[in-house]
Amino acid sequence: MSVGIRHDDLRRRNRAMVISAVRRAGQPSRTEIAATTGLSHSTISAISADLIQEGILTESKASEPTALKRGRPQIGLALNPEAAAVLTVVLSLNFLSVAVIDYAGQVVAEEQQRLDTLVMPRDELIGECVAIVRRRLQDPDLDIGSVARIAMGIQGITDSNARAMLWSPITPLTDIPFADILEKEFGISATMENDCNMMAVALQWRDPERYRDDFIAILLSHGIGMGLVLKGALFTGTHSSGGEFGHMIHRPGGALCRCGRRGCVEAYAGNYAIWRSAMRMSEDAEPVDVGDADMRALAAKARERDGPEREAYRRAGEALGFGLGSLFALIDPAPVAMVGVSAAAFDLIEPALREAIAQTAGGQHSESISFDTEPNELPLIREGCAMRALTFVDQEIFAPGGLARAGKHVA
Amino acid sequence: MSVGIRHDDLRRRNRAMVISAVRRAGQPSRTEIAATTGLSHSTISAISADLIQEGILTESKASEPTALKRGRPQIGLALNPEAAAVLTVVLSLNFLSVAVIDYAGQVVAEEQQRLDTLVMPRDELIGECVAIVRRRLQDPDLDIGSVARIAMGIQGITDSNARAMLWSPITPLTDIPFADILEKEFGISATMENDCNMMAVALQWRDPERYRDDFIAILLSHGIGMGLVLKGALFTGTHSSGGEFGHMIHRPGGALCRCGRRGCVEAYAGNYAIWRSAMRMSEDAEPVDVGDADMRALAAKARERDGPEREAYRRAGEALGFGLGSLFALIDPAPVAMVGVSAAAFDLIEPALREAIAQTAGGQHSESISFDTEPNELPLIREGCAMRALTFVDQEIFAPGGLARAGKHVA
DNA sequence: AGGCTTTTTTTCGAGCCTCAAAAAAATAGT
DNA sequence: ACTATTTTTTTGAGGCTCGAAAAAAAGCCT
Repeated sequence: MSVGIRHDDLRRRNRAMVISAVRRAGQPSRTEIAATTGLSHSTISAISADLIQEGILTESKASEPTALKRGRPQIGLALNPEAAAVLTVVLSLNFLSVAVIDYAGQVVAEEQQRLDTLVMPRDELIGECVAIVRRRLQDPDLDIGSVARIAMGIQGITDSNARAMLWSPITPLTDIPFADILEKEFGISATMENDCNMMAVALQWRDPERYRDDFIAILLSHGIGMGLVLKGALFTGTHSSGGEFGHMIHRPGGALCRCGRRGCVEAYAGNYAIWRSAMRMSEDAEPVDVGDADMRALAAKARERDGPEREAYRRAGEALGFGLGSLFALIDPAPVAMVGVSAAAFDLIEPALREAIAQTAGGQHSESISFDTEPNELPLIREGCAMRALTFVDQEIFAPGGLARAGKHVA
Repeated sequence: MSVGIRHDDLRRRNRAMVISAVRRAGQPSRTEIAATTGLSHSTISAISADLIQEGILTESKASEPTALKRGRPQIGLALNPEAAAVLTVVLSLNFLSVAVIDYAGQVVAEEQQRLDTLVMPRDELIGECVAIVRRRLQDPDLDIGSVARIAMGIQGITDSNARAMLWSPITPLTDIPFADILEKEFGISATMENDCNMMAVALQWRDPERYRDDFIAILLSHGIGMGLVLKGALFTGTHSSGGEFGHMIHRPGGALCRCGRRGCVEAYAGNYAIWRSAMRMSEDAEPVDVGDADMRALAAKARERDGPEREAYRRAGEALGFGLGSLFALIDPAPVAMVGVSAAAFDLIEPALREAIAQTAGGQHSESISFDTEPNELPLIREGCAMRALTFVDQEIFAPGGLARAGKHVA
């Protein structure tokens, strides 16, 4: 059960708080930090002195634009880029991408690679992932010791502890404990995250005005995925990454889904479903993977004339609308970000989607629900992984709990 | 954003922790509390000395059954029943019920009343609620000053701050700020809670073994409601009480629901829906309220022979199953408690329900999902309200934050 | 230029809180 | 009656945060 607060936890938490305030605000002064955290100036001063002395933060007088103000000028505090580094690995359909990111969040190196995820045997898939990470870590420009965390993101279902991929549409393989594999291989703590959850994390950092406490990120691609932030925190299932919006039931016993079941939202709104419908194929037809270029061509044709293509997007909108309606019955309406190649065709989807939502419990405020679109999911996923890894370093390594507070008194 | 931890918060939180440990465990000794909270013996000793001196806890040597143990016998700590009292108000269809509960959780007085909620005008409904509370508060046996909190529970949608009823099936009225009304009338802080959420809270206290971190309470009655506990905490919507399982969409454009929309789960599984189907009425027929006795008779007939009655329950099970399937896609499967008059007919519902779930994403572990039934919802709702109010007193009144720590040094 | 004002940051003493260890209390066994 | 065992209380030390005051670092004004 929940445990009492130990006296030494106090400092730990407040350290984490200060780091987090700096990461969020860019270059806040001590006074700003005191204001946002509610702690006293003296506490902030003491903690930031520690953090600077430990090389985690740096003072940067860069706040020049405030030259017009009277009084002692504020000293901006910034994250020391060299304090640590993290590594992100994003595995998606036929594509593997790795990046090294410094503690301040800047990409310092990256590498990408095509590979046939759908047909690769287990050992080979794991081998390629390990190999690309190894290449990046052996880069002579990189101090390998500074890499404090690896965050891997994958399209598919992961477990709720962010250790393993349980199931993924990009490979027939299941239950690959990537986090354990990478940890064992490189001795660096690692996580395995769901791609859509990382998209949501990235949106929260990119545009905290709009995406703060409650919002939904939906991936419209080969499959339909969702990342959900409720009350400021990422929502996950009890055992898995959860939030499998694409596999909510739209029509019981309906169209065949890639997951093998029938009537899922994805079976109407996934790329393959739109394609299948546009080509007047049976709803029972085996799902096929459609390239992004083909999807863009399909959308163009749908815009051009009323026909089966337009009808396919209409049906997709309907499925998404009723799905969102059911979701909104549970969590109340929230802003939605549509991400992925079919988000670029959202103009074709939106009318039917709104019409469907209006028929559901969430529909009371149908007009007020706002949709954003972002056609490119990969940068978002990587950014989310990076922030995930960095905030872990902030909290678990630079504000460690209980023991391991060595080397603190001497410079 | 989240705020730093002040030094004085520490004591406050640990006080709350100790009280909570006592409420949960019954009569724990100081040593037991130290073990469960992770705090040191001396801290527990100091805090419990305070609490005893303030009259919140009492020492009770009642732990006789441990007579066989060596060493200094443990002194059990218990909640002082006279430390405070709370009042619960449960408003359901045509029924109003009030109870006074002492700080230890025992009911000390109660009163119930029939009333025609469906046709009462606004003033009258509010008036009756205020009047019954006033009668209880004026009871000469009750020290009115000790009543620290009123928790009201209602069937319907409440706002997420637990202040107002937004919409309810038991009355055509909407947006009644019951919490504010009661607070203003009696000067006692009050909340307005959703009935199913309170059922879930009650289950958590009644059977913490089974209902702890993740479970679902579903009310099968006139309407279909849900209380959801995820990761140990009650799940609510972003603006409303949320969790409107009954208004997830089962069949787009399907049967007419009491909420005015079509195809909701409730439009197939609510009492009126089962009745409508069993009577071979149209799916567009206006929902009617069916008495509990009629429903029990219907269930008996359905058990007796295969006919439209049995088919009606089958359809209800199907709707519930697909609804749960969609829910499980989002949160992963969890144990379910079925509550309410139709829970007594769960034997008729279960086969179709399981069959439906097996066709959904949650169905992978279809067999392992366990269902409990509890035909009587009212005691659960009251118990939930009581615990809600008591834990509020524990945390906000007996472990107050920041200021208001007067009258502490003198007995 | 020099003094004054304003704002930020640091320093210092006081007050709490928790912890660990020792002491005290209460009981069972010998 | 005495010892062993276990629980509870007491005590002293160390740490943390806070508020107030001092120090620092500018700009403003005469």
